[in-house]
Amino acid sequence: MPYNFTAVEKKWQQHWLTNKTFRALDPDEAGSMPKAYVLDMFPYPSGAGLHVGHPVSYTATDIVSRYLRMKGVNVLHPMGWDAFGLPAEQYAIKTNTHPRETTERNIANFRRQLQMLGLSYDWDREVDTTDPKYYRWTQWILLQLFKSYFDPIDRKAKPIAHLINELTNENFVVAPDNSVVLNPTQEGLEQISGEVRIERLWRELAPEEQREVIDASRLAYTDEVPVNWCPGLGTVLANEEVIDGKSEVGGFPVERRPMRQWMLRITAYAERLLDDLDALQWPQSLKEMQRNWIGRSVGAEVEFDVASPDPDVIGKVSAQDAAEDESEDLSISVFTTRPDTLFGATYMVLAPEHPLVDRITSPTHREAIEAYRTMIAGKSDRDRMADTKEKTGVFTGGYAINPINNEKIPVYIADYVLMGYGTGAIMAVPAHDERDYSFAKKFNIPIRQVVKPQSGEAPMDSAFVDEGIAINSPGINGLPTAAAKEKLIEMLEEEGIGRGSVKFKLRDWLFSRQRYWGEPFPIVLDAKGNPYDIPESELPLKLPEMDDFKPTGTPEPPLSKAKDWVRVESDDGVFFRETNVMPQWAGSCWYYLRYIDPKNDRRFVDAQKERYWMPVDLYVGGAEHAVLHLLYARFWHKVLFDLGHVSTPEPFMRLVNHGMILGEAEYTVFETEQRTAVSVVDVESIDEDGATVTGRQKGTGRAVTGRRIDEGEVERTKEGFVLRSDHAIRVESRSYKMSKSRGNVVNPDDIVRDYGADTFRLYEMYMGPLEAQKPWNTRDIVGMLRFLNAVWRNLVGDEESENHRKTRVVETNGIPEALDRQMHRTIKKVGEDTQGLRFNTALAELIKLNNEMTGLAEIPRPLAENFTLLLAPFAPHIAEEIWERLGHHKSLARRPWPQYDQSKLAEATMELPVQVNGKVRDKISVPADAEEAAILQAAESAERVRPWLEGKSIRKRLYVQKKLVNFVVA
RNA sequence: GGCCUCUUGGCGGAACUGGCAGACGCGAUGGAUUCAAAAUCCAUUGCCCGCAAGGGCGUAUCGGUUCGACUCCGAUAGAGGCCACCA
Repeated sequence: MPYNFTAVEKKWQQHWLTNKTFRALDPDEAGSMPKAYVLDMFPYPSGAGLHVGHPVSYTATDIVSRYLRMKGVNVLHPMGWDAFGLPAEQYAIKTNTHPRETTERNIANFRRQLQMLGLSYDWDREVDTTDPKYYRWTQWILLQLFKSYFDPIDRKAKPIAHLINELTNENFVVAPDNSVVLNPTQEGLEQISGEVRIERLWRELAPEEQREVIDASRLAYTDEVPVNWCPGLGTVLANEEVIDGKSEVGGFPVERRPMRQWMLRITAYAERLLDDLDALQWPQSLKEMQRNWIGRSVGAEVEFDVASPDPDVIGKVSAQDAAEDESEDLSISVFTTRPDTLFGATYMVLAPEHPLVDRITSPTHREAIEAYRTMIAGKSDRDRMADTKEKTGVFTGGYAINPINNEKIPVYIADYVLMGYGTGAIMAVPAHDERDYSFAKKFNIPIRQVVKPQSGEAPMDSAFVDEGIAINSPGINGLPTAAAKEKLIEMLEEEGIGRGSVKFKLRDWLFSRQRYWGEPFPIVLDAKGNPYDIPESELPLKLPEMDDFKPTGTPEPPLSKAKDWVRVESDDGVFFRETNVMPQWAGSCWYYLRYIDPKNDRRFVDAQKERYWMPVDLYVGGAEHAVLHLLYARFWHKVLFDLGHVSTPEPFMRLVNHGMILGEAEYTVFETEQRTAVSVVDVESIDEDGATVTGRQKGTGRAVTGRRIDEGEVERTKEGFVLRSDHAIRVESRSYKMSKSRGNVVNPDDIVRDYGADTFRLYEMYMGPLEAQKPWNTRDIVGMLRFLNAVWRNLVGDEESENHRKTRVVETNGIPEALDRQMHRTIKKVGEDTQGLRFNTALAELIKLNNEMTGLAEIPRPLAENFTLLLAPFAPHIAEEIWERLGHHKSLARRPWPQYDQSKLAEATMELPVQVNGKVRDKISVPADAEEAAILQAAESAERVRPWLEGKSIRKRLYVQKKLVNFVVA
């Protein structure tokens, strides 16, 4: 009978589920088996269901998992749901259903779709981030962050108790900004005489001050920060969720306003997150993206004194400020990556939000400064970005002293300087920075060149930003940029006016959302808003049951409406629950750990099991998570590592990004001048005014539309419209992302119904390299269906058709030599390509071997069995069915992978191309073990080679081992 | 604007470290089978010249290195991705 994929696939999916065929063994069951943790990025179960892009990576990891099981490896291959998040909540609000309901429905649909693809997950390990049994541990990890600080000496997270200890012992002191630093006297550093010691000792602090210091040190802390408030979504968003001043979800405008928010101190880990990238087997491009995101810049901090303020300025500032003015001279710290250009600094710019702006501004300029600051504050990020070309800013009326040459330079404020990076202030060197240049031009500020190019002249109408030779800079003149930087930093440090410094672009992670559908914080606040952790025994802290979970429309989160839930009375008094929830990223930061031990209710993961399975050996997913998920997860993992909860410093050893599947190509016809990419179109019609041509591309038969070619180029014949044959046209094709609006979305359900899951899997793997972006083309799928049908006919037979072969598998071990060689080559290639994730070429080899079998009268059993086993990871349903019909009673899932015989790969004779001056002229057949001299002899006398050598002298005879022969003649 | 990646037949793609360009699939053309169709099987299929034998040209464009370049180097053009006033 012909191959019935629907019945066969259903049968084996059922079989795998009931027999738990793909159960991963716990370490104590596994014995000496090697382990492999093969992980997919778990999906957000959207209402739209699976997209044809999902199965690309899922099939890839499934093939690897199935292959490894057959190699005798204990494989952990799990799946779960990243189910908290905005879309479910938005949908819930729109339809007035609880997000739990829609989430459950969506998960059921996703599970059905994944099972219909025959993916070999261990379904007993399924996780769901919205399940209280799961988010209990998400909350537990947040508590660990809350109860830890980043130790500046050991550069790792430690419990807060340890910090209090260090402070009590006066190993640490408290800096003015409440940060904790090494006690300089403990280090044996002598205090510079006359300098005022500004650090404070722990015992000098009042209890309230002490708690402020502690709270400011936590890895999870609250802060009043300017946030991206999105009125459309009624929530605050992370910088990463704002694109061009609009929300990533929904595209609503986003504005900035200060709010109390939860932050995670990812910046403490910037250096380690950067350094540890090197050892990971990740795509270079992705590592580069993370490096750019972390954004390490090496340079110097330089102190600029404020030029003696006008007396009337002091009159205006508050009494407290005036008191401080007496004790210390005002100075502004700037960060620069080009300290070598310090002599070229002709003005200074502060961010509009810089705290010193008030102190510097002269009374005559105050009004203009205030107006500018108000204007900037009201601007959304989007507006701020819109006009990056035109620089704006205002003079403060104040001046600063360039410490290197005691020059008095004007101080401006401008929005091109950002408060969030460096020190929020810059020295401006218009000769060597594009932004400073355009600002200086606009405000008529002098431009002084202090670096000249290695050769040639610096441009007159733009900044010279490249490296060169220092000039006009006493002390570093003549030095190339790199050396000049070093020398100048030395000079700064000697004079005590600056120091070498490293800054990062990475900001702390804004971790709270004003939504309902997320993990509640396991935190209560006292009347003053001070945070306290709740006991771990009270976890999970469940979301309150609410009928009205709509945003309040104000920054007050929806949970604030659950009054009974919010109020907590205890022996210590009345507390209020934190009403923010965690962002969607929270659950995905550690899910890979939960798969290891998903049912454990005493720990987030058992320590022994964690040591056995971690790290993840292969992680496959889309590049859209290159910086967000992958950076956040690495951060959490490192914290857990520091605190001794996990055994590896990095979670994901090998990571691969699968390419996106684009929609089917769309075609347009153009007249062409060049005869490149020419193809012919049979025109079916042109519209009345002749502007649009529609037709079919010759060869592909695909519908094309295009601009009208030329007047008179299109003729009408009996058959219809045609293009004159001498006319060259160009058919341009373009593929776009699949999207509802374009109407080019392909639903996996349809494909599986029409072609079967095996064919679908094969097609997606055969389209091209896993990492490449590839256009979908439904027309091509049939090739894989034909392949599977041919395999079925070869190994099972088709009794229904006279013309078709009966089963021809015969009981013999004798395989004809050529076929045997092809089989061993296929075993080798399929194994190697599968390990290298080159599924397209592995399949090509299988197809080739099947084509060889198609010409045979009978197929020896060893060949039939090996072929079935090789096919199994790719097309598991049909392979299991054939395996059974070959007389086996157990699933082939753990059947040993075939081995190839090295000695059977090579032929006795080999064919060598013979080139003359690099052009192939003939081929010779020689014994595989022939001597070089004999080969050259044979090549030289080859029939089609001789004419090219006649009358010429052979200058060189080249023989490349088993590759080719080349004669160089004059 | 910066950083990164890519560009091979009518289409998807192959060629792992420089060594026979176009494996394999789709499409197309011709044939077999069939009353006919579907399905299947066989053959051809980069372009140009030639009846043929054969020859020439070909991996976006131009140039270089090499006995030999899709592969390495330089420039140009085009496409895609990420970041985007980060001092």
